[in-house]
Amino acid sequence: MRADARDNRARIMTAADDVFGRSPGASTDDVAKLAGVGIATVFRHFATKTELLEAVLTLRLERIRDRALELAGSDDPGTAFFEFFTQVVSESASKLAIAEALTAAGAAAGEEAREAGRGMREAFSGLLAAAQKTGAVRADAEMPEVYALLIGASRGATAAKLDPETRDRMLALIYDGLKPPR
Amino acid sequence: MRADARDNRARIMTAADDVFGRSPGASTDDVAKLAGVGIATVFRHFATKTELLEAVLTLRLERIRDRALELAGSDDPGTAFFEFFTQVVSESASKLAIAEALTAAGAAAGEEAREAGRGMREAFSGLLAAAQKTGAVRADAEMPEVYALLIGASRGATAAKLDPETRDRMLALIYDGLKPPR
DNA sequence: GTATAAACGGAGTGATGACTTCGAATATAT
DNA sequence: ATATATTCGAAGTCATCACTCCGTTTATAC
Repeated sequence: MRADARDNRARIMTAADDVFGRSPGASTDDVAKLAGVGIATVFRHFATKTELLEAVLTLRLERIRDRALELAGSDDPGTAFFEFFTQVVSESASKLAIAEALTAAGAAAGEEAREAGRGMREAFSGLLAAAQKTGAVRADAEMPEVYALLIGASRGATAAKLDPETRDRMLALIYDGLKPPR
Repeated sequence: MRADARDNRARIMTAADDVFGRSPGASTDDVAKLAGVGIATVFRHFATKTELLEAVLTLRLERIRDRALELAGSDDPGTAFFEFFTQVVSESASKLAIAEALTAAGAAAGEEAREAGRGMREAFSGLLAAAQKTGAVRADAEMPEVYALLIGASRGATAAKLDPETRDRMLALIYDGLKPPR
């Protein structure tokens, strides 16, 4: 691959991340304009709009997974778990917009993005298990409902455009429910 | 207004509620077909697609508010509060699809729908206050974050397509956080 | 420096969907 | 029963957007 091509590919992904993160309904033209390339260049690198969206979403998911893996090394698993939870919720807005764009623009996520999602959930599951082992999180909470809480808090914060204080108060309520009964 | 016109208007609203509740991206044609009328009839009753969506959303919100007002008469405010919360979350899927369609199809909700939303929140706020007075819900939880939880749980349940058991387990966690600290 | 293969941009193309037009149909008042 | 005002539906119009074509430009191998 020629150097300029690789360069453009990277610029397109960055632009797409930005544009779709802001408004899921954005057109491919918008992405091309922000990236400073022609629209044909976008389609040369990503055969369909869906493919582009998937690439962007996959990257996001991998970044989150990496963050979880990083925190998994912590010697305070309780704090690590809650910190990760909080971080994912705070950064959810743009991520969700992209996922939404994907579902809107035809069918569910493809294999690549699904695999990335699996990896992310696995890493999160590890954080949860560790936090439960130290007693920071109640032992009878299982992954499906805890994950549902993570998704719910993220979507809720995004949808309601919560200011940070309200968001933190909401998270505090959730965390109280996640802690072991006293 | 002629009888057949009023009839058609009602059929169109029912059809729209159904169609948009299922898939936010649906076209006006789809609504017309399900309603069994021509597309022009739809546009005669609702000048724009947005207007139609608003009418449907408003109706939904009013129904929810009525449910809350009904429960406000209960002599067990704690149960009433949690029952309402659970019910809203269970029925969220289609409601959210409509709200989503509205934001997708241009701009935020209009005055009518906003007013309906206000009424709904007010009724919910009443349920919360009553439940707090009897000690069923912790007193230091305030409306904004509790409402955020309601939205979040709804969106989370919808987005993750939770099966009923997982949804109930998630709600149980949330309710534990909402109950007074023991 | 030049040849050439690869990448580029912008002007199409076709499909979709919101909205309009207008002649046909139908409810109600007389 | 008939007049007429109102409502109806099907076939348009127009804009938007994903995607393609092709002549031009540019990076790199020699």
